[in-house]
Amino acid sequence: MATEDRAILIARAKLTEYLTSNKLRKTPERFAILDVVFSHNDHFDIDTLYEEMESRSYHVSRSTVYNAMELFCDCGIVRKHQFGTQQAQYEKVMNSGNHHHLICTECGKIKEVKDADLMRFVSSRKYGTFNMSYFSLYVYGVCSACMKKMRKTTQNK
Amino acid sequence: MATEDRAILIARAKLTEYLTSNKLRKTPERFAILDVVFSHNDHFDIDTLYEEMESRSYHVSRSTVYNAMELFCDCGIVRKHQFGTQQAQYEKVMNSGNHHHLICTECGKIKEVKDADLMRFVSSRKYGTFNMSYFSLYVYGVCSACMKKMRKTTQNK
DNA sequence: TTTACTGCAAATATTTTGCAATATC
DNA sequence: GATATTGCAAAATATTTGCAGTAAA
Repeated sequence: MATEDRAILIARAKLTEYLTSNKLRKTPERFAILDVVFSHNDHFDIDTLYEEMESRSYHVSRSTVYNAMELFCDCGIVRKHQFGTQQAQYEKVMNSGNHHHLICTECGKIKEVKDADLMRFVSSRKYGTFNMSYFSLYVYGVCSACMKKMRKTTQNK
Repeated sequence: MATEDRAILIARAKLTEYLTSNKLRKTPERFAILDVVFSHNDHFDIDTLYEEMESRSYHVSRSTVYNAMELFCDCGIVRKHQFGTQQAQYEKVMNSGNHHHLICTECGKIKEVKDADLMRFVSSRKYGTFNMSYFSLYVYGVCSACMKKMRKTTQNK
């Protein structure tokens, strides 16, 4: 079985478990939204998700999408980011568990990088009585494409 | 001279330098807002800043505050964070340069911690051709106060 | 049968934008 | 004098909320 197929099965099980143990309801909307979430391998926002549901002719309201995403965050299936744009970005935890974000301050593009050493280093840190569960590292700087452009601009002055 | 006094002087110089070299204007509003920014040792949002200006009887429009904060971010005096709440949070770079954020997923409280080793570790990382300038580490988990509450709740069941 | 959930519309919150008046350079 | 900046109001954007109807348990 492919890794992606397995991932969505695990996610569905996790959601079911969470809903049951919290006496919440297993609505078809929640599982339909979860499927669309798992069709993404990178970041996405609420509106993209909403549009994708529409294009699949599975109508849900925006409120329901917001509701579902909060739920998914609560049960650890999804992680929420606010990089700097106004709207929140989400991603499956599957990915976010082992990568970090490079954010170009010139063009705003976000690239994911894996860094197992850093992962291990940060995970082993202890901050007093704080009970760490996960972390997000945002690295800001200038991507190579923008560096090139900046060099050109400087030359032309 | 106290460290705080020195900090604002450096910031003013930095701003002046930036404005001059980019042919922008040294308006009194910008320097007045900068002063209020430096009266904070922790995070603050646009509206807090705006209200503080009002209470000092120095009226500026919200647009001007937004404008100034973007400017301060551009010249590296201030750093912008979007922790999860809707409104952006800002802080002087003076502080953010050497601390990280512990965010409690239960009560939302944010605590700052210094970790020089981690600082050094991350700074030394190389990510391909990406030109790192700074980074933000957000550590999510449960603070000790919330851990206590959770234990109590479990017991009472 | 109970009540959590959905969908819709309206409300709220935050930030951005257009533009005339003003002030810096 | 040229034009960047300000202030104000309006617009745009993103998210939350209230509530009646629906459906999961």
